Amino acid sequence: MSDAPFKSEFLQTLKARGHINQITHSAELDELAAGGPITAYIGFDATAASLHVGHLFSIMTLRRLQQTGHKPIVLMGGGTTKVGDPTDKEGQRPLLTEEQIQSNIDSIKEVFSRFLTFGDGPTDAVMVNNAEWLDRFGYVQFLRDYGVHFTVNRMLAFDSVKLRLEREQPMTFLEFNYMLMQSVDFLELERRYGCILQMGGSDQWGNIVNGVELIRRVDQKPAFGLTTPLLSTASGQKMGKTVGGAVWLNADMRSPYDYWQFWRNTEDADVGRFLRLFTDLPAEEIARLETLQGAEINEAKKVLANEATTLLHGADEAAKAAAAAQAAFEQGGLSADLPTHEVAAADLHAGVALAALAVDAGLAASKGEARRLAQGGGLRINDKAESDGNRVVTAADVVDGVVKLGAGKKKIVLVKPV
RNA sequence: GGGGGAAUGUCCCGAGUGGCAAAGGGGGCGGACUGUAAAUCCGCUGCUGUAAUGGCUUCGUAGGUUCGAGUCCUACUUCCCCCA
Repeated sequence: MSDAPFKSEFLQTLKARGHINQITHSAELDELAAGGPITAYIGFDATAASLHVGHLFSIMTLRRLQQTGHKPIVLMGGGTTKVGDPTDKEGQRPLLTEEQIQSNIDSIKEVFSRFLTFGDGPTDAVMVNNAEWLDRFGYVQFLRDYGVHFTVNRMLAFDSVKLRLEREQPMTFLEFNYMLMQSVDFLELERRYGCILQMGGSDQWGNIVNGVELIRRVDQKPAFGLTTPLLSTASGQKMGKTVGGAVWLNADMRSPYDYWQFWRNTEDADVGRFLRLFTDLPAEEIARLETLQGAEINEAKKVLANEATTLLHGADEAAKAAAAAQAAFEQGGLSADLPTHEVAAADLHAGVALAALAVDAGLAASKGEARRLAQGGGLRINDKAESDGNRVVTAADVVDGVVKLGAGKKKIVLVKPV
């Protein structure tokens, strides 16, 4: 990659916003992108019912692509998921059934329409499932058509394979084939849609390069790869790993309120970078926010939370989440938009043990944990710390129609008798 | 085909002599300090129950020896290494 400034708006934008790690044949790609719309894709495997914040980086990259006048393809890995990407994993993952994969794909789809415009126009996004072609290959046909273009010597040299071997962790033949399948995907998309660029995380470099080479070799056509940097927080944590595990994008798996909180809790050192990556705010505005110091940087975090939540869940949800947060954290008050947990009014009249209620409301995984939490001073009823997990919560604790339960400083649930 | 080794708290790594839910670390959670930040310090980290002694379930799977098994024996499963 040369240091010369890019000509195409697409690459300029990606570079300025911090999306680029490596590019193959960057000058040539730049030339093409400057000359007119190009088509590019990113693949998403359907290993879970929702994508998470880690995927957001890729989604935003496609968004920038479309914003700068090009055509994005979202490739759903209906076929590849059946095999499992060995990249950077320590061991083989359990294989998913076809039904699981399909149901995952169905539930993932929705999210993309928030970030991309789909349709039939020249720069409208399209979604394709690689099961369409991968499922159809016969074994021998696949080997003859594509197997000839890959040498094992070369495959063994790729990091994804090499690491496994070095760590003495087994890699099945099944997984070993993943790389070929991904390469064939690229070739197929090139033939069907004239797709010339595959993008992905830096861990996908090996897989991507293979596809690039396959196209150049088999079809003698230009093809390119671009990877995004590995995303981690300033303190070295993997991005998107928090309290309950992954930060899911689907609203039913992580509420807009929690999503807003996730961004609000960004580390100071990450705010500028995340604003560039995960919002559409103009560079000048971000530069201004970045100059904020000390406690003022919280304002920048709110902007980040608002923008990011608006992109995913819409402005209304973002505003509600912001209002709820303001009420809870800045005014110590209540807001109907805080997470709410309903209990039967009769139960509350009879009295419920605090520990049990906390578990019920999702603040602790077990009564023992809730009790320990209380003992450590982390459980609050109506903002008053309660160290006894066996303390009985009754109707007398209801204030303004709810009992406000808090675990730690950041988790609040309104328990509402119904 | 032969020989040797490994599997531990279901988040990960990892110690473990026949006799305490099992050292330690990471991670996570909570507290203090702050700004809903980072760093630091302190506490917690199988389930259940208690004022407390407890009860139950955990060391690859299934059996066995034993008053008692993560630890010993047998078979099985998976993986690694060496020889062929």
